[in-house]
Amino acid sequence: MAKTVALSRSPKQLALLSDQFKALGDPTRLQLMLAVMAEENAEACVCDLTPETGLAQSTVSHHLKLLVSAGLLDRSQRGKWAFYSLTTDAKNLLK
Amino acid sequence: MAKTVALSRSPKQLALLSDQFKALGDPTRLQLMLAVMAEENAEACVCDLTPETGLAQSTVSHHLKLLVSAGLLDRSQRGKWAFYSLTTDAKNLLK
DNA sequence: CTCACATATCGAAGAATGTCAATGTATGCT
DNA sequence: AGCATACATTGACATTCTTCGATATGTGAG
Repeated sequence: MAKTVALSRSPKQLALLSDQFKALGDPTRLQLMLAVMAEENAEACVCDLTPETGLAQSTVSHHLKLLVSAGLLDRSQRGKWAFYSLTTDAKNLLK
Repeated sequence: MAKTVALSRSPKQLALLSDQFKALGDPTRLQLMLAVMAEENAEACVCDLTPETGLAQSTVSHHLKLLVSAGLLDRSQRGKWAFYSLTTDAKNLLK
């Protein structure tokens, strides 16, 4: 059930959905999501993602943080590296 | 086939997809989309949509134009009224 | 033709966003 | 301890976006 994500709209869910769309609405961030999706283990670190975008590392970090707070990426630190992976919300929106 | 809208990414399709997400990323526009979706005949005119948002008519008109150019709404004029309805792209993204 | 109504366009003001360089923080190696 | 690496945070700047009021365009009625 609940095929329509959009029609079951509590005020808060609507705001969350809107934020998720907004997060995906920037070309750089969409590119980041696709890059993560394309990784072998479905996760990527900043050092892999930064060259792919051609932007400054701080910019990439900023976008990743935004994607996490939108509920589209999970972050897990292992050693010096931070690995980002798609949430189930993200998988639903991008399939 | 072609389950993943996102992974089949020509440079232009990526930009289009990004634009569509951006269009849905504004709370007002998402509200407009849902309002159209909720209409009896799956279409609505500006006069119906404007009160729903509480915003100025010119603002609603502006957002609707943006949604059309993002490929999310179709516009058809009948008499004095302009009716907006969801495109197939929109139905896919909001299901 | 004139008038009223529905919608679109324009111009402006304020807010939000994307980007960078510089700096801060944490982790692991030697 | 000291240093290099990986990432995050801050502050600043330019650009884009949302919104409005005012005005323009188009359509049908009388």
